[in-house]
Amino acid sequence: MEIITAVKGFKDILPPETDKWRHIENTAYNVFRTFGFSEICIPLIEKTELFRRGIGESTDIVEKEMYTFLDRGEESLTLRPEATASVIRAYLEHTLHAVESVTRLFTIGPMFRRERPQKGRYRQFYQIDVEILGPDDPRTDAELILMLMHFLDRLGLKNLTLEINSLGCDECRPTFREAIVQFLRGTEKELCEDCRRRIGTNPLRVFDCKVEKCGEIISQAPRLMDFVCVDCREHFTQVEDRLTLFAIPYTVNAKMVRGLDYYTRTTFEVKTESLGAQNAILGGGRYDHLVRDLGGPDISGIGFAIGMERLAALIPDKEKNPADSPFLFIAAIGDKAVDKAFFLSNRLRMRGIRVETDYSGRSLKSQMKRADKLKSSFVLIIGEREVSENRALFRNMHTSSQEEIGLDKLEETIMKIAR
RNA sequence: GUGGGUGUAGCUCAAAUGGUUAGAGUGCCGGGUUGUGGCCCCGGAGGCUGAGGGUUCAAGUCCCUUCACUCACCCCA
Repeated sequence: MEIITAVKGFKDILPPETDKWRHIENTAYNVFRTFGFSEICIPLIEKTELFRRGIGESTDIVEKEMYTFLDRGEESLTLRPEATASVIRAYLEHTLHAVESVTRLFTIGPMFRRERPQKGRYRQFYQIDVEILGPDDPRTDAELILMLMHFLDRLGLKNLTLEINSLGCDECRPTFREAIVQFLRGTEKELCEDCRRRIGTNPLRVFDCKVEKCGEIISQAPRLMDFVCVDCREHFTQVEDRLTLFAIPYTVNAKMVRGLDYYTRTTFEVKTESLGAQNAILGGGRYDHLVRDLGGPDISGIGFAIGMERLAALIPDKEKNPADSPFLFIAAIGDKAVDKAFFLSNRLRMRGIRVETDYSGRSLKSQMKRADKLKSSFVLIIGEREVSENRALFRNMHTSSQEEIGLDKLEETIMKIAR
């Protein structure tokens, strides 16, 4: 019979990879908590309408990448393609904005988008999502980015580049959008097919085009920064100043456009050279009116999402941590000895000692081989003779010396050594 | 959704122009020591060569179809 395989674009994460993920999550918890964030857990499924309104009707995500289905043929539900909309939904549903003026939340979990899988891109992928709701002070933007860079630093990541930009606000962005559309219409004939399409759908995307010719044309285009209003410019400068204060290296990427409709003013990405085409390991930005657009008060927010798979790919596989190896391996020969091993190993485990043993009754030699492979520090050898005389051989695997010890005092002896 | 690449042992890979029983390393299991690991030596298990069809005296190898994986485009974390 054929085995059933995982669905395309869905992956298993196996040990020891899971250890690395655990390490990333632990680091995130510690750093975020220090910065005053609390964890929130949100459902994997939401009403489709939430994402249509939150992410934007004309985005690729909503147009063609969502896992949407009718629940019992009645209500349209969707597997979340991102977390921000859900976090804000929960924020509003539980009126967290009335509890305190600043709400700092993070959540870690899988997202779902039905795209063609490739390196660093899967249909189920994990994100670390962080949001600050309430303040729109530029210090908040800077603080969030600061924390983020600190987090990446704590993970030991090198050769990352932080790019920031301002997308302007409701005041200045439409003017710019109009100017860019007008400019593109004038050069339409020379643009690539994709870019001609983008004029109608997402003109800012043209900045990202990889076609050389388009790049040339675009370099002549009006620049967003020239259209940004005084307030937005001031906000951006303030953010820059704070980053400089903490000596955070960054580059201003005026061509950076984010894929979701809700971003305003500050946006940012962190990129790497070592992941192929999917070079962004995280992206985020401010969203001044998303809360309002989802039916809440006009509260500003800012957040980012880190791609776990992409992040994990940058962290070297960990050397087998000696602390993960058993402290003791119990080698037992003969049924009575195996029973003794069963009892002792589980007793010691309950006292916090990491113990491995073998119930198979294999030769001492093969059990020793296994103990060696597991890098166990000590081996307790119990054979027929030892059982009848109520003793055992306690072998130090590093020094290859061994001594006899009585089984009665074994637990205490081990505990003493393990301490 | 559109292109390109790759499918042989658990893993990494071999098998010249089609030609006998598809090999190696590694891993796994066992032995070399009456009950003692690493190094070394020996042995064993493990493959419908992704699947289906075709050409041929003969197909892992050539052709077609299909599936999977993968990289890239699009887009994004």
